[in-house]
Amino acid sequence: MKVATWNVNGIRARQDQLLEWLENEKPEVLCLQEIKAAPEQIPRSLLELEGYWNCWHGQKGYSGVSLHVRRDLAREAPVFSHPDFDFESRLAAVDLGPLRVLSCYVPNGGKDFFAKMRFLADLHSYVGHLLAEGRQLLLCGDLNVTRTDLDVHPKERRKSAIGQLPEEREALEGILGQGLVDLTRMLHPEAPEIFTWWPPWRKMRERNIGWRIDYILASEALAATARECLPRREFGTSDHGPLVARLDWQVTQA
DNA sequence: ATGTCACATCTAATGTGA
Repeated sequence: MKVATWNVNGIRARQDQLLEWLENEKPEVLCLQEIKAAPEQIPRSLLELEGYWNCWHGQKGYSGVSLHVRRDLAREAPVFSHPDFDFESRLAAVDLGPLRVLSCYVPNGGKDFFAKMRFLADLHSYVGHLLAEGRQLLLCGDLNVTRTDLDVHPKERRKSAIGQLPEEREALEGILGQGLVDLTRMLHPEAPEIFTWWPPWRKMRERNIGWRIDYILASEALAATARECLPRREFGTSDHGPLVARLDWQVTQA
């Protein structure tokens, strides 16, 4: 199973890139963040993306996520549910047998850091309940937090920067500690050059001076099947690169 | 302090968010 997540920074500006990318990558599961569009603004070619069950969960101009699952993984359109803490369209979920997949966009926190911490706390409980039920889980998306300094290029390290603060790092570690595995870090424990976001001005991406804030987190049984999880730095003009994982996991049809 | 984008709005130039 191939799983992909990408913060597109505006789906309408990324329409051609997304279609081109899907043509080559062909993921079974696709999660998008920052679509910045309400469902009625989604381009026709994407609204019912061919071969996928599609969930567009967004609003005008800001935030928003989507989740797409290849049709052969489920017999009918999955049911999407949005828990209470899903404010500003930041979470989409789908069940594939025992597996729940989440497309998640954690608040940046620059505007309202308390809202970010509250979202992380709510996500913590939500993940805890799912794992306690014995579900397998894939939490994909822009979590807007670097785990350690290794996830920030030395030139970008700043103690007081949002995304690098100890309290948000502790919150993310708390979520992981309940039984989720950061696939990129599991497969590349010491790698410094696996950033998923770069400051939007010139050459930072080319020079790979960035941060790792996009993740694919998997429950332990699922993570044990992971073979690859790396960003696609070369692709697209969003400030984030796509992140793609391959797992030896067969979805049992619901 | 700065830079770059996508998208919004009193459709033209400016504000917001990241």
